[in-house]
Amino acid sequence: MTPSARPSSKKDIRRENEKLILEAAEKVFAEAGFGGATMQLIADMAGLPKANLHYYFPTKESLYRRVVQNIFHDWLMAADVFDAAPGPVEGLGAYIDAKMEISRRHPAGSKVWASEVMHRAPVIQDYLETTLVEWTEGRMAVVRRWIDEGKMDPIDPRHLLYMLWATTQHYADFGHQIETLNGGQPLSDTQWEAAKHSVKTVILKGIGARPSG
Amino acid sequence: MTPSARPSSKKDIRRENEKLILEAAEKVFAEAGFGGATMQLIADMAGLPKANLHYYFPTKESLYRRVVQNIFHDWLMAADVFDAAPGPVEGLGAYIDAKMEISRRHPAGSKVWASEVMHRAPVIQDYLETTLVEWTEGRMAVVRRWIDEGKMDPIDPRHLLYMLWATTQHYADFGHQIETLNGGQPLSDTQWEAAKHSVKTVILKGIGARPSG
DNA sequence: GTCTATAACCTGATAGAC
DNA sequence: GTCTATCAGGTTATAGAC
Repeated sequence: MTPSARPSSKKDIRRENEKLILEAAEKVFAEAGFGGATMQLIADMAGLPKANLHYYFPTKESLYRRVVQNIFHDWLMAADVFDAAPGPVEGLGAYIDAKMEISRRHPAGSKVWASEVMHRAPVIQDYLETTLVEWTEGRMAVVRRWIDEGKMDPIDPRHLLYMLWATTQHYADFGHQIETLNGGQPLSDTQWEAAKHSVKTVILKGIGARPSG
Repeated sequence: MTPSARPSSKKDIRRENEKLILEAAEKVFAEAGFGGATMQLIADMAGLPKANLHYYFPTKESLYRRVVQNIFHDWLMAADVFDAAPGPVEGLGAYIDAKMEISRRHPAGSKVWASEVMHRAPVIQDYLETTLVEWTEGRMAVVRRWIDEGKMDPIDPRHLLYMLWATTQHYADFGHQIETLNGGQPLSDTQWEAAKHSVKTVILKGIGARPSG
């Protein structure tokens, strides 16, 4: 009865099932919103009985909280490209690429975040007030440094960040509208490249980014 | 018993109550989402008994449909500034101003729209496929004309429109996040002007808009 | 047109056998 | 750790008196 080397230990089962549930929950919360999502729907998509969800996550809200926390973590990871860069062309260019890629690969996560914020962040307000505030101030300092060094125009760093978030996340959050305006077809590889190129072109030129070196 | 000249005729009562209900519904749907909103909550906010809502709008969905239709109508109105303009500086500048003003004055409407689209437009998909497609193609033609006339750089008109929508609506849809990052305070008049200025500066320079005349 | 009472339904959560 | 059965609470919608 002791767990053998290979097959699933109890910890493995827990890890596996939690992953199944969290992936299903992200999709369902994104498509239906917190209110519209039902534990039954999530259970069906995860291929587990509804009661099992309550075994791993005591309440619907605790499950939702974990989903949003995971998304928030992914968002912050995408910002590492920002710091090491010598200037805005490299730093903002890479940041836009990274955020566009997240919008493409994980649109559900972006939607859950958007929905949470639109409803006045009932679950993750503390994260907004601590982690996000700190992160934002750190990046604003980087932008100000670039401005001081003459590497870009004196654009308000705060509103520049908002433009970056807005333009990149729009491709996830409003993906359905974009798809409809694309004749009902998802964007092709070429069209995604064109989107990235357009965003980078307009923003980098718009802030007067001067290539360093 | 016939309606006198001044006081409320039955039609006036209907108009008045429908307005009360629709205003309350817009706020509640924006804050709670379709699933999270309850007819009781809307009724309380409108100051009417719940049963009266069902008298004016047979179902929750029919009420929601009217709310979204009204918002969509407002959106299209904001675009009139686009056509008559001699070039992108005037046309896009005025469009950005108009959309930013809507985000400021009617954030709830913008949120309901965003939520509807994020959930794959279950109610207004037909509008997306007809009216929005036509409107978008019309504006793209205007942008292409400006490009042909050498009034701006050859930016993909489609992605330019997405950037305009994304940046302006972000101030409504993510208003709570922006407020949190502003020390918990709503943007002041001055800050709103700075926001408009930043968006216009970056985008108009970013597309290489050349003042006409 | 208004409003109370209630019907019909669904959801989150739990108990308890396996 | 799994799963069936079920409870308790809340929701949309309607019936029917006023």
